[in-house]
Amino acid sequence: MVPGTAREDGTLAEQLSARIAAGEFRPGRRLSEAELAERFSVSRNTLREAFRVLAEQGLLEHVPHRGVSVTAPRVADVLDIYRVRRHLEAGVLARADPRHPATVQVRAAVEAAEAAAAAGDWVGVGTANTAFHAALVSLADSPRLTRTYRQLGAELRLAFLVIGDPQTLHGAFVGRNRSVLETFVTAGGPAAARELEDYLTESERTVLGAYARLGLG
Amino acid sequence: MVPGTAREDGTLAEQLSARIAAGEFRPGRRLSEAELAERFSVSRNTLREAFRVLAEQGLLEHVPHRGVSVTAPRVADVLDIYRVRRHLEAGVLARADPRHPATVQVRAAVEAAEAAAAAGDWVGVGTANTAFHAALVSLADSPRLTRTYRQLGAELRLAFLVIGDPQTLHGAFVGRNRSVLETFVTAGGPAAARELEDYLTESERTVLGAYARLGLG
DNA sequence: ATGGCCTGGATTGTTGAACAACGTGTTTCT
DNA sequence: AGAAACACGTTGTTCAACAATCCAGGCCAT
Repeated sequence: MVPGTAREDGTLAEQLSARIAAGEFRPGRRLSEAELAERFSVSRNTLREAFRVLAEQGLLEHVPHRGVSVTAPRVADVLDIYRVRRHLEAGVLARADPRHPATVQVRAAVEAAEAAAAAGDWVGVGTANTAFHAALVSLADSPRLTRTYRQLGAELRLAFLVIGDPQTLHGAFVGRNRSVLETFVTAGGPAAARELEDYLTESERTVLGAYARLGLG
Repeated sequence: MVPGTAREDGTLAEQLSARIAAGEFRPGRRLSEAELAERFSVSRNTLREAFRVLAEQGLLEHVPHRGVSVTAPRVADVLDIYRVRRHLEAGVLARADPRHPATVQVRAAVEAAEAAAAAGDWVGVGTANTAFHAALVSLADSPRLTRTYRQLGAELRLAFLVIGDPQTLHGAFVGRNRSVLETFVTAGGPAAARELEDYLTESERTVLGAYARLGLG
């Protein structure tokens, strides 16, 4: 074990990913190999391996001979992300059984979002929101769907970071999380799926509106 | 194509990926860094970057300090792959419009499969089959769904390579490709989607049967 | 000024060698 | 036989160097 690097655990790619999600590196920011290698106390080669991983996950954009930068989703990306979200989440939910074990995780995410909202922690609400949707997808018991959705959520989080203002982005959806959950357990998957599609369409509108307001249309 | 040191284009990761798909490196085979770096005339560091990319795509399995090997899908993976396939393909097809431009590519893939089958080129049938399903997904006009599906197809191809015997695997489905296409253009997406689900379930049975016969249950 | 061309500096791409860290198979000892 | 110690090979990581490429700024001609 090399001294000095024991402060944080997880792979280098995970550390980078966490810092990006935390907003330490904003979307669009270019990441210099030399600078980051210095900052993380790793060699350029090791850092480049982590870059390849995150680029493949869509968190970083890699342009040959021009370096990597944090992905800044465009409007077209937002549209595509929500298209896939509707497809995946609604499809999974429609076929899901409310008695599935993962339902407890859905409920936990709903309650975490409510608690964070009550405390005014809007970033926490965003995190819990992401967990809510991820939990919905996990109802399908498919490692690959879960994994795909996690990446999608990470990309969407980048769009949120482009916008800022987590209260407007997430605040309005805490109640809808709860509502979808209750519909699911009382009225079943298909009804919940229909409600979720409206939910997602409204969320999409919120994001697109903010993009337009920022002049990114 | 002449094997050997033929100058190929594309990134190193793409070259590796092509060779894996071609069966040059069989599933389960361990890939030594030193050996492959030598074979591709690149340095270990460069090769390792390509490894990270392909591992992230699911083509290679990376175990820390133990190296990478070509992914050999297990039964659980086959089940998951087909679950996602049904989810994605059927969902896309059900919502698709037969007049969509990508329909011509679906038709082209159907005809390519028929031509290859007539010529007894079963590997070619497999390739055309993969193209058929990829074309179906492209009806959704979603870059992310298309990309996800391409990776899924690559993983499935690994399962086919585990089995061998492309004739049994692909031969029976040439006619069903045609049938799904005709149903789609004459009866619409939902009807075609139902037919496709049966198709995929039968395909899954074929693969699982072969796995069982190989003692990989 | 404007546009194109050139050049210098900075960054990425790649290499080779070296060593540390770890896993594995073998040997040795009890 | 079983466990512990060892030796070996591989991966993980670093470093320094160089090649390839991009970019900004200056220069020149129009």
